[in-house]
Amino acid sequence: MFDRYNKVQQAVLETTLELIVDKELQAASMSLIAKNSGVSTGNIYHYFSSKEDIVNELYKAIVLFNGEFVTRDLREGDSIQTRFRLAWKNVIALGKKYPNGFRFIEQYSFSPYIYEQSKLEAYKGGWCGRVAKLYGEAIEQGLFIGMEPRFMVQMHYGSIVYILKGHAQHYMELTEDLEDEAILACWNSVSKEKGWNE
Amino acid sequence: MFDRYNKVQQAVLETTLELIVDKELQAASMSLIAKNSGVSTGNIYHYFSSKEDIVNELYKAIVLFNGEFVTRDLREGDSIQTRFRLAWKNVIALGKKYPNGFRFIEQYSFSPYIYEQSKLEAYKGGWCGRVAKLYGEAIEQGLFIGMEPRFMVQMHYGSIVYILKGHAQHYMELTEDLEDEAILACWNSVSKEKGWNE
DNA sequence: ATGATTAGAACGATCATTCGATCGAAACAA
DNA sequence: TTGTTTCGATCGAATGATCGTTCTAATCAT
Repeated sequence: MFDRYNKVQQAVLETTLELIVDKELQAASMSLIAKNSGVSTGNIYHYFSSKEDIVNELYKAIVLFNGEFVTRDLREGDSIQTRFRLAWKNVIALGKKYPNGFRFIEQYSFSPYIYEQSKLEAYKGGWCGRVAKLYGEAIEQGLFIGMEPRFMVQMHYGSIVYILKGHAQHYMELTEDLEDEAILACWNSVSKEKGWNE
Repeated sequence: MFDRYNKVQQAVLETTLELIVDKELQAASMSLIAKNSGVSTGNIYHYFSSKEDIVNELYKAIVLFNGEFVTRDLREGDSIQTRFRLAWKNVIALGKKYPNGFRFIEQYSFSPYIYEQSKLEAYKGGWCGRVAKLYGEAIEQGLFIGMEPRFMVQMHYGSIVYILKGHAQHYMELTEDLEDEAILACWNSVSKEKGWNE
């Protein structure tokens, strides 16, 4: 997940992510990060300029990773429906496979702790824009109703995030069938005709 | 919002909410809460046993308030569609009118800082269960597809939360027309027939 | 031997919490 | 009425712990 960093940085970032996600930001103290990562506090400051710097680096790295993960197998040649299903399947797979990174972005994408510049970099590398473009195509082809693509993506992302949250909190099971149903529901919410009719 | 508390407690709760929402939990230090609320630290501990206690009281109070707000005007006699629209309209109105309380619940409903007992009390007084029952009726009447009501509510709540988030961050406008479109999209995502056909 | 890397003690600041001292209004005594 | 007692409400300084960060010395690789 943090391939582009050296081993010390990786250890620090992984530890910080773990601490923040299953405690709180405040619980991720430098001394705890140092102890759990096996890197001394002094050395941490050799690779990061501050605690804020660690958290922001974490943010950028995860957004980049997530963006790559979600859109990695979207081919221009495939139909809109195929790409639609694949994209949201990937979002769900991401949330299940990398719950810590997912929850972190979930929690901190609106936080003042993250610099505006980090968010800007995130926006460029993120996947929302690319998926919104797909929605635009769907409107052009008369598959979707005339709603702002960004708005639809936001709605659908919210749906997926919340069923993932429910899953993570063990409020509800999340089988493959349910995933498919959820994605179909998203499609139907903005499609002109109901169902997958290809 | 905190009617059932005395004046000192109200001042503390309001100040804490404000600090947590527009900074972070860590930024809401006792000394800051004391300064901004006009209540001395010593006196705060006369009414609350700890900082955790304040935050948990805050959580319970807001959940109760939100539950009341969302379901206040749902009448058994009204049609399913009417109640459906009204409920989600209320959720949106809540998010717009009380953004701090809304964001607080959003951020901390999955946090380990909130005791399990607080979450349990919240669950009983919350509105999700009541709306899920409405969905159950819709299934019985053949209006909705046979999907777990809690699952549908979770999805739709996610949609609404995210367009509210987008609105709050000024990523997107949120006009009354758009609200109606979003609610209709939620309906269509799980309905057997498209559109409001009453 | 030199320069980068690592360690952990030390620093001042700030944290949540405690504590002893006042304040103020009611209760009672004269 | 007036003076005294009482007790919860309120305050803010003090406490020890812990915070993020810095510093100096030791270690490592070359």
